[in-house]
Amino acid sequence: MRNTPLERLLAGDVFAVAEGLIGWTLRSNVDGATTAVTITETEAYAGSDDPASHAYRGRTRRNASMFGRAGLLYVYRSYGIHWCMNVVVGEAGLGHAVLLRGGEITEGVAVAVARRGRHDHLTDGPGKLCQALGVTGSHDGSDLRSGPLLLEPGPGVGGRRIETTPRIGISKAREHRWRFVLVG
DNA sequence: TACAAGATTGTCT
DNA sequence: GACAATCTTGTAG
Repeated sequence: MRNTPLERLLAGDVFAVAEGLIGWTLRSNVDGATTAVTITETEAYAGSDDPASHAYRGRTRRNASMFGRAGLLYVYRSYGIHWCMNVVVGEAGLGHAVLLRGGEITEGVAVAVARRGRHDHLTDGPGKLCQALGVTGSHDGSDLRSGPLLLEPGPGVGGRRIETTPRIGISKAREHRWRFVLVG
């Protein structure tokens, strides 16, 4: 395994990765267009230890890539309408993953606007983030080292504070403060 | 085989 | 603030 910044990040547990991903750049090369965001909001999902995780009840066809090796992308359909993406973390078979909930778009704004069909609220939610970057189920299981989606060291948190809060939009295990947000 | 719930979003009141 | 759109999974009969 190469000793790249990404490999070093992925060597941590799911919580360390969720917090560490804040300030990273997610670059997307889809349909000949390039878009990139700085990640500002993530949530940790701890596999079989986490009742709110898709992996809690074991492997299914939908969440199969969640049990792959660290650095893969897990994309699932939410409410039958939207796509949400996760970064798979930890050893293969563990089912740990970090949900990417939001970001600040830094490249390809025009492309994102066209995909979203509006000029505001481009990437301030997990479903919106996927739509703006052109991520769909066809990217499920792809490798974040080789694309079409790439994870790169970004501008960092720039002195801003990372806040930990309870996770959003779930009904189970809400007592855990496993959501990480860049304040400011 | 049928049905309810879900890691969401956009629109309407 | 409430609700519809729409698909996958888990549970019940």
